[in-house]
Amino acid sequence: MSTQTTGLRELKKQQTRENISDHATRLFLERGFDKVTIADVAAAAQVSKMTVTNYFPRKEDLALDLSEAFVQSLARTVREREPGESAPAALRRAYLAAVAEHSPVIGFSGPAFARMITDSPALTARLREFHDEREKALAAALAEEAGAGPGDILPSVAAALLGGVHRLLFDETLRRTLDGQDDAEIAAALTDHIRTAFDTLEPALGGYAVRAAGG
Amino acid sequence: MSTQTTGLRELKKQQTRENISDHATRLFLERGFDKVTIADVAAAAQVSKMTVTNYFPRKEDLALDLSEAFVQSLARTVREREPGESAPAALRRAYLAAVAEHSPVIGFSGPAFARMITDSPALTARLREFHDEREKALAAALAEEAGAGPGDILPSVAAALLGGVHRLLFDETLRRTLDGQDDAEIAAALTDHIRTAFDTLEPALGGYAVRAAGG
DNA sequence: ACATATTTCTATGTCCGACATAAATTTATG
DNA sequence: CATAAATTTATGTCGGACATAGAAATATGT
Repeated sequence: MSTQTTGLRELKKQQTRENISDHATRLFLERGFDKVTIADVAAAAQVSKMTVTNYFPRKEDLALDLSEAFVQSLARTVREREPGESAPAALRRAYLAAVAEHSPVIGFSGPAFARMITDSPALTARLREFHDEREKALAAALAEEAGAGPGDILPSVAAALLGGVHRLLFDETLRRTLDGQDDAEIAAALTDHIRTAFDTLEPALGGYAVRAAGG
Repeated sequence: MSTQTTGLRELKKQQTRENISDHATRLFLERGFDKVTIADVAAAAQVSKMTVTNYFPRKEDLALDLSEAFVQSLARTVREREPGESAPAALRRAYLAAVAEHSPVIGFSGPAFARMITDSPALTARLREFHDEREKALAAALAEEAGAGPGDILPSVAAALLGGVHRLLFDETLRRTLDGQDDAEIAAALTDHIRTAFDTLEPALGGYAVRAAGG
């Protein structure tokens, strides 16, 4: 009953999960997502098909492992920002930082990965779903901070605008990656786009959700 | 070779297509999208399964028939607006008009239809895809009007903001429909939300894409 | 009107992801 | 060490997407 056990079981589960994920990622990048079956992954990882399915209920989740960080990224940035900073300002800052370090969470993933996604309708659809969840999480963060009532739509509007911009920036990163541009080149272009986008948004949301000094 | 033939064949194709679509829609509303198989639709329409597949390559297309109008709606509004009107102003006007007439294109579809969509992951995913295509079509319309070069991101940014708002309004319509609110009630709430959303956008895009008087 | 060509529909079968179930194996606990 | 719990495996079903060949209906030219 006590949870202080070493968790040999937990350890093996993690290993199994990572083993499956690693083989899957390798196969997907080699042959493309839709050309690899779950059976192929199971054979490569030397487990049964059902084990793959148990760990990754959807095949798409085998390829998109960063989903949790991705979905929470915007909401977390807003929640953890410094007093006196507005939500849009925090998101701009965080995005610029992510660009500087070529973070995969905003789409820096290399041509093979980018091609894997765009070549697969299933993965593209799953990515859209993540965009949606990310926007909803952001809306929730904004609403909770504003102490908004159920009828208050403004946090959702702000999240829709900011979410729209982030969707666009992600797509742009993927597009340029597929174009063969290198990370530095993409980063430079993105920096420009961020300015365009957030400067456009500034008059609309610049004063929105400024964190009070009292915290 | 000539295309002037009456098209008895064309006529029958249209009839077959509509026959299949009608039976499918009825079954979906009765039992839910995921509880009806293509075989069920084929049996009800008294055609073979392959015929259903031939007319509707994806099962989702059997349920979402307004896709073409939906995808083109924003781009069309922008292209057909009067001289002197900005793109956001035209979209606000068009949306208010659609609300007034309870247009299904913006989500007025009745509880059964709304439930059919939200209960089905496949349909929800397809709807997201349509949102994306709609935004891309809008971006194209804005870019072509601005005579934008390939590196110009501003039309895409504007489309992302406007697309984000439209996504939100659609979801809100669906949500309220599922909540059991009647069309008049939803229309009233939406009218408010439109004001909030577009007034928020106004300082950002109010002067954007004002159609020149010269046409 | 009839033969021919073209298009459309049907019949059949394969593949694969998702899912359900039960058995077997491994790990934890007293 | 025995028992309980969790994990993995084996097996089978279902449905959507797709490929292919053949049948049926329609159009076209003489």
